[in-house]
Amino acid sequence: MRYAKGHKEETRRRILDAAGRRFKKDGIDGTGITALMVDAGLTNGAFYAHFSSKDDLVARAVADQLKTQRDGLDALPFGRDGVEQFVRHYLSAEHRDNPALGCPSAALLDEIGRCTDDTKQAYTEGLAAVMDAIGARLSTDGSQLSRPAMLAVFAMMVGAVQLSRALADRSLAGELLERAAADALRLLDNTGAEEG
Amino acid sequence: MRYAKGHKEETRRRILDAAGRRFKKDGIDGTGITALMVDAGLTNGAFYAHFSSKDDLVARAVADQLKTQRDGLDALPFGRDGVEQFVRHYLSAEHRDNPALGCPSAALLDEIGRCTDDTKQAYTEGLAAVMDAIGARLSTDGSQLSRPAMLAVFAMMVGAVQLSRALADRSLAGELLERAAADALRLLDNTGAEEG
DNA sequence: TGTACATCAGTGAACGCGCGTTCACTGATGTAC
DNA sequence: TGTACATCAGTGAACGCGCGTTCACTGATGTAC
Repeated sequence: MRYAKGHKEETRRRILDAAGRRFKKDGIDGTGITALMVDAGLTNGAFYAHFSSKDDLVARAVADQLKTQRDGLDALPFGRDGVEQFVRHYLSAEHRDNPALGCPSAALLDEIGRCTDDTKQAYTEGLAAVMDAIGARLSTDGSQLSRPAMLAVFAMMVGAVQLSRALADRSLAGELLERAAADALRLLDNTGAEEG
Repeated sequence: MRYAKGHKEETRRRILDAAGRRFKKDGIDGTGITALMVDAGLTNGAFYAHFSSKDDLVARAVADQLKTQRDGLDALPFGRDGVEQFVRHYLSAEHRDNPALGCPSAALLDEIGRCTDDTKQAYTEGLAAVMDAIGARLSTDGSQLSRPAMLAVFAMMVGAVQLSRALADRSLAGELLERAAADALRLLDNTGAEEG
């Protein structure tokens, strides 16, 4: 073989990484195959040896982004403190200002709602794993939130980051992030006690 | 003149309406000028007599959509009941299933974050008017929320509708909407008393 | 009253460009005999 | 050991298509004289 064993898998990985970054920065519709392949250090033609279509890539990239987000949660301590750390970083100015490196939901959620069923399915499964990892951290402190309850808090976080990126008023955007962090933590604390 | 007085203004209105619907249904990047002009009953060439570019249209359409949303609030009674009515309709299955007729933030927020400064400015001003109209309804019942506090609640509503559209699991999506409505109302009620 | 010209919203073909996708080809390596 | 052939990741030009935008033109009306 011309290439080392595992070479093709590494290339696929580079394409997925490049796609994740580009999609989150420029949107799915705003990203072309050629640009993304150049990012990955290849030419456009190689794309179809790795994915059957752009739609196929979108579904895989969404799944991959959520897996990366889920795996990142492993670094957090268990208990409420770990979750608070996640919430505060999520609702930070750094996250707002670096969509390419941030949460795929914050960058792409309304576009995902317009994607193929395969992509929505990948999103649903990937997000469930993220929610489970957060839920596991909360439960060691006695909190136990239903999945819809956790999704509602996550919805606030996603919406707040999107809003903070869309608002031309930077200081209002900053105040919103602070306020959303406080409200999110309040919902996580109160809800667990009341309704599990 | 070949056309009645006000004819051009009516045409512009039809283009703005068609753009609003198309953008919310297919996304901004996903909508072409030709398709949108056909919706408005015209041919592509007429577009540039009304708007200087697609970017120009985007900014005007975003402003127009938010103005429509704001004006719709006039139909609501003043007081907490009016706001609850708004929240429950916003977080309904109908709204989830009809993006073309729904809230521009829910349909387009992450895309707006990637638009020109003119569009972000139009969004910021338009949303402020919507928040003011809701705030006015709350304040007649003694609640008084800061703008960031209202935006945080609105962020949850926007995020919840986006999530409900992206989730392949319809029943989970429905539970999320219910839960988000309960949490939104709770935040509106509690927050007013505590921190105004 | 009749003719010549100005106005202007809208038409529809065309512009160059980038899109997603296809395909004949390259060239380094492994295998067969 | 040497030669012929198979493999296959990646190249890069080309496909048809729709994009945003431009522009010469149409044709109904209003105005000037």
